[in-house]
Amino acid sequence: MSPEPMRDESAFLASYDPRAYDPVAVTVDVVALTIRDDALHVLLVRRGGAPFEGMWALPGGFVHAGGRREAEDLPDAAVRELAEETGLSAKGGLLGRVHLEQLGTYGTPGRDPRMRIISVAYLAFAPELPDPEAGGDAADAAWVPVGALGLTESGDQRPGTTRRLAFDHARILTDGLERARDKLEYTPLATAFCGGEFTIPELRAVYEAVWGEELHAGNFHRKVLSVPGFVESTGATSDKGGRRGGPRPRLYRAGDARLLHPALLRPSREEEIR
Amino acid sequence: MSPEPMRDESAFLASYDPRAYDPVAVTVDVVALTIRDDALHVLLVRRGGAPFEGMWALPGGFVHAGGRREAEDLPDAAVRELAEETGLSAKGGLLGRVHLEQLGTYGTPGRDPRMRIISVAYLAFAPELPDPEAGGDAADAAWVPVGALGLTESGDQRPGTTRRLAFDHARILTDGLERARDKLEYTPLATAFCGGEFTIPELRAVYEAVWGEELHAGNFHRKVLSVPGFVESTGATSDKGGRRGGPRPRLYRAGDARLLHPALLRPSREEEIR
DNA sequence: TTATGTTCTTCTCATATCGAGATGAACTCA
DNA sequence: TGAGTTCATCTCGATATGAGAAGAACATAA
Repeated sequence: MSPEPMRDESAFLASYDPRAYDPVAVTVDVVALTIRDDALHVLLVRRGGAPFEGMWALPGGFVHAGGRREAEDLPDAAVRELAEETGLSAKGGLLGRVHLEQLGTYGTPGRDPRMRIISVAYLAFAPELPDPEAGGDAADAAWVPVGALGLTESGDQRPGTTRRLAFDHARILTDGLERARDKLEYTPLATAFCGGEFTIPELRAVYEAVWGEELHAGNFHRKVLSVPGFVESTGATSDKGGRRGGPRPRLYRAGDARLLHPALLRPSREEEIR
Repeated sequence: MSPEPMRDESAFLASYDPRAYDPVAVTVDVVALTIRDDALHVLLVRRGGAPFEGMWALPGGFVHAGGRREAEDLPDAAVRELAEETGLSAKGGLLGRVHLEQLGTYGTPGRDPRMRIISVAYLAFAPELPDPEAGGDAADAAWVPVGALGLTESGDQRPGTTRRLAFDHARILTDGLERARDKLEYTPLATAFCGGEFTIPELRAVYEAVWGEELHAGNFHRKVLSVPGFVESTGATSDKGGRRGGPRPRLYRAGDARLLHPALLRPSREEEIR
């Protein structure tokens, strides 16, 4: 096909006999985040086999590439692994309302001791879900508070942290958390952490959990209502007041905006600028 | 290793005999952008072989995964392909000042008619570079104005466009352009399109080319100088005035900011919000 | 029941930022 | 030399933000 067929041997071989080319496998890993007890949690599974047996890892696995089974798209593989390893979809379409987006691809040689593995990471925002049930390769599965993982800015875990993460999953999770913090600023994705109806204080709790800092309640309230399409009123009022008193807050649902304009900038951003 | 070894056959096999698993290949594709004649250009190569022979494509190729040759990291593969197919690095480290970041991964079954191929796309911002020279698999290579490709918002090319793009490269390019437009808002990456020293009007030309709309010169000037760390003055002045008159503008270089605060929001964003 | 403290929601006010326009000086080109 | 263009700065009204205050509604404990 090419005028000089042997000029680029690798491409030539790959075109005709894929098995003769460098062996490589593709996996998906999912950073699934939710809010529990006003704290940000990530879904982790405990590995039942080598390598890194007994350590915790992001749910994930090999993509069905199309050899002996049907070829599946990358997002489908992410949802399937989430379901298989945690049993979260069997319980009546619980994964239907989760927001899923691609986070990035990690392929540094040596990141998996078995072979060259390219992992496509996905980021999921979920409202509060029940506890997962281990399945597939997982010996255990649980929602874990991200604060208990001792993550540093450089993508490592602080020494002494009990729950160690396998592979480069500390880096992937760190990148996912940074993405989540950014997206809350200029998209209405915080509503993906809430149910169908929510109150402004609940929405504020999401921002405070993800950003890890308290917000000015009055200004937050004004801001959310002033951004067009962020939330729309249901007209109803919550049937209970706050957990420690206060009037019954009003109920809202997600609006039709895809971008927040103007954005909801987080206060302590000065340090990250340089 | 696992208590019931045959429970997940795919993972089991992949651990021990990669060749027995679904055949899949990993490639990198690069969306390299630059400004020429006040217009945004993308680096394209014309395919010398099947499939899509004669059509234009993003520079890219297979990742050296580590079989018979040394395993390479994904960003290294992107730089290598950029060099091989366009000859841009041979000319004295021309690619040294290029900003490179991962754009996304494209792996929908059927996107390559030969086999299952997962492509990791990279986005590159480059100052004005010389014309490329075709090499490797490429029959030709050129900087092409993105306006001449007839891209639609949905990632297709308008009927009647002469330069057709191979594979799903129209979608990848569309995603790259959207990322570039976004990044110009809140990062100082526009300076990556300029040389070491530049003037405020030159920087404004970059924004106008990428965003495709004219900006208010006075407000842009005030804004750039008011954002801490965006640019720093060299003290010098350009030796020539504007192309059509006007005083000699002052010279600046990129500052040390990694984020623009406050951001430089583009004017016509209202339409994209919903 | 009453008292106390918490929370929701809406204000106010000073400050910061933004869009649009105007101005004068410096420069190119005819 | 004159006309037109551009750089750089300024003004002004409109809009957004941060910090604080206040009243009403509610939970909890005495």
